[in-house]
Amino acid sequence: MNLVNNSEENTAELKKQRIWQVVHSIPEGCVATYGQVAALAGIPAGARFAGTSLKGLPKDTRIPWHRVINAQGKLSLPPDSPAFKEQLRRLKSEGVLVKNDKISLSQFQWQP
DNA sequence: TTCGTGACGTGCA
DNA sequence: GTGCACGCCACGA
Repeated sequence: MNLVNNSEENTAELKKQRIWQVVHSIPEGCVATYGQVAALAGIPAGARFAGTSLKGLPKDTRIPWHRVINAQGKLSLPPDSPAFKEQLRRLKSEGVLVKNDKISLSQFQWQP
C-alpha cells in the first residue's frame, strides 16, 4: 500500500493546490463556478471537491474564494453565515451585479 | 475498512 | 423556470 498510498496523497494534495491556483487566477470583477474551477484543475466531476477545498482555506488567505459560485449563479453558503455576507460584499465591491441573490453568469463568468 | 456527508453538476419530468 | 434523483470525489467518525 506504500507506493500507491504515497502517490495518492500527493495527487490529492496536488488537486487541492491546483484548485486554489485556478481560483487565484480568476480576474477581479469575474466569477467562476465550482465545476469550472474543478475542470480547470483537472477534476472533471470534482465540483463538490472544489467546495470542500475552499472550505479548508484559512480566513486570512489571499485567494479570492468569493469569486467561486455554483452553476445556478447563486452562492452556496448558508445565507445567515458571516462568509456569505462577506462574499456578497466583496463581489459587489468588485462591480459584480447581484440581482435577487443571483449573478448573471453570461455576463460575469470568467472565460479563460 | 466501511459508511455517511458535503460551499456541486447534469439530465429529466 | 423549478424540483428531484443520481453521479463524482475526498474526508472524518
